[in-house]
Amino acid sequence: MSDTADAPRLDFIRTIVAEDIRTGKHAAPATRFPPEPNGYLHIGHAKSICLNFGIANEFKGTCNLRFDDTNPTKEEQEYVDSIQEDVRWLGFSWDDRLYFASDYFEKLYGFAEKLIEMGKAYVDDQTADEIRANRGTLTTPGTDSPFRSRTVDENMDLFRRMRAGEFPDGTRVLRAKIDMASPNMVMRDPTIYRIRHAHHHRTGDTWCIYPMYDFTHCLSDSMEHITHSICTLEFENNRELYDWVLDTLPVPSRPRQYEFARLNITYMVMSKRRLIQLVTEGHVSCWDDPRMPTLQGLRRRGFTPESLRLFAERIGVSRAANTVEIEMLEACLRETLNDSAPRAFAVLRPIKVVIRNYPENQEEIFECPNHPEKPEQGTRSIPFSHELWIEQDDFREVPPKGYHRLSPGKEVRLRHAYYITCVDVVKDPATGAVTEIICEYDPATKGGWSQDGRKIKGTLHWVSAKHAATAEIRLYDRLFTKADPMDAEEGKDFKDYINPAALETLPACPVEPSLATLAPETVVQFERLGYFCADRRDHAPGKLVFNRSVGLRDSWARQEKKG
RNA sequence: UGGGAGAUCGUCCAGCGGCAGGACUACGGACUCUGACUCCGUCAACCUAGGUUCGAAUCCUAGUCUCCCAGCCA
Repeated sequence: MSDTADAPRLDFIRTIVAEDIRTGKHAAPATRFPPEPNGYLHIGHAKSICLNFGIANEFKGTCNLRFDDTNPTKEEQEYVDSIQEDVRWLGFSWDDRLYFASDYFEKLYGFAEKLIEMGKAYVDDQTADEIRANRGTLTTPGTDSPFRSRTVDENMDLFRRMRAGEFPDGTRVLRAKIDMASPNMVMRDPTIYRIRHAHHHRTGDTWCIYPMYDFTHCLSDSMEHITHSICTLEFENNRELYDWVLDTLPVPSRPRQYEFARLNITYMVMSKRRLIQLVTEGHVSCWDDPRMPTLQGLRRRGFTPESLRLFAERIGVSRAANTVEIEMLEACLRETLNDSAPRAFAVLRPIKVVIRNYPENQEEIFECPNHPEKPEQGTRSIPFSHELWIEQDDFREVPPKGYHRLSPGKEVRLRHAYYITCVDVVKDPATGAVTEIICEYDPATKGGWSQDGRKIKGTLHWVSAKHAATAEIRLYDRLFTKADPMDAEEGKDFKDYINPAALETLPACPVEPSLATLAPETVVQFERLGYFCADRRDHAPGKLVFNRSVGLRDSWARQEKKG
């Protein structure tokens, strides 16, 4: 059957979902993306978003957006706003299924009382240190708390008084009564409620006790009738507790947890803690700095939602620890941008070209296609005149072998314009450096094409000096010089591998005048240079700022490097 | 010296008893008004050792290595 041959390969989670539908276990999958609103989303979250929402879309199910906001001291409204914006930007919709764990606090409290009634939870008066000490170690069992055998009534009374605010922070916790000798540390009477007299970004001061993740997440999943609760591998050990809670309590539905390996990318750091450090210590300007792996940083850099979705699809989903090469990400960006980005001319490092036989007062306009393969993208007008800017790289007084750009006596094409031949150079008498290239153009090659069909190997981009707009162009490179900055040498730390050349600013580059009206956040391809995104933050009337998203592949540069 | 999980080209992902395949990278070549794109091609892997089997990446046994867990974080 040809359609099985063409069917996309399913990752192990999609295979499980498909099987659950096939066997009738579920009519459709219900998933959720459950961020804690304590920071900005990054590309690792994008993998999870694409997985959860992707499964919902592909199998005609649903995916909820749920904020796991059970720790009031870390969470802020600002983050819930930015997270929503980012998920939408990535191209996914939760429709009306926006939930907050904090909306379940009352129900969660009820479940906790139920656990106490069942004799499966107790109030512990030990200090945090004592609890830690009594938990035992990886190889030795823990010892029971002296408060473990309190009566149901006593526990209930104490727990209610915890809620009533009678006790200060840290004096008591509610613990599930499971097994202090369990080989799984998570199961050694986990804390499920702690006292925190803190203001919560949504519930205000209504509560002074807050449920822990392990108690909250599974019950939230159940209440939302989630079928497949997908999380990362570090929660593997927590699954036993997830199941214990749901199997112990009378719950509305029985979700299952599945874990996948989180995303790592070479030359990037993903941990929230490290990203905070980069911002607060001033190594980058802010959370949306184009060097950051945050969705807002990537967006400002010119990454499109489409490119990130493609990336998520390409890297797949497995349970094996992985580090994807950054080249894979860049390839996805180039691939999507090559298709969509309009072309334009800009000169990063200009050198003047004077067309000797082109009248000084003459100018003409070329109508050039915005995209070489997509006539539907229309055209733009590019003015041509006596003096032009070209790229310094595109001229060599002494051309190396294989160089087919401009050099004395050599003819090249100015893209969309004319063939020109270098007839002379002007040098700075002091340094001997070439300051101006004198050329002659062939009027018979108007439009960049010759009737006699003579072969021209070099085609250059250019900008008319008289008509040029000026833009600030920022060249971005990878933030770190080491593929795995976290794997620091003795006595070093990841910040020692920050790439000082990750940002280079070119304050005044000539660009073609059509760019002056470009809308912020659009990405264009500067021909022969790469993809550049009109910055949405620093763009202002009369000011153009471009961030380089990613360069073009450059086989000449590679060849020259090899020698 | 505990428990859980994982090991397939340099990287990521498939293959689930029957020819180890795709993508990225690298390297060739063709094409080209972007040294881009596109197209074609090449290099390149089953952690180890035993066993079962006509046949093992796949099943069994024993190792090795890596990751996760001792928050009143998620």
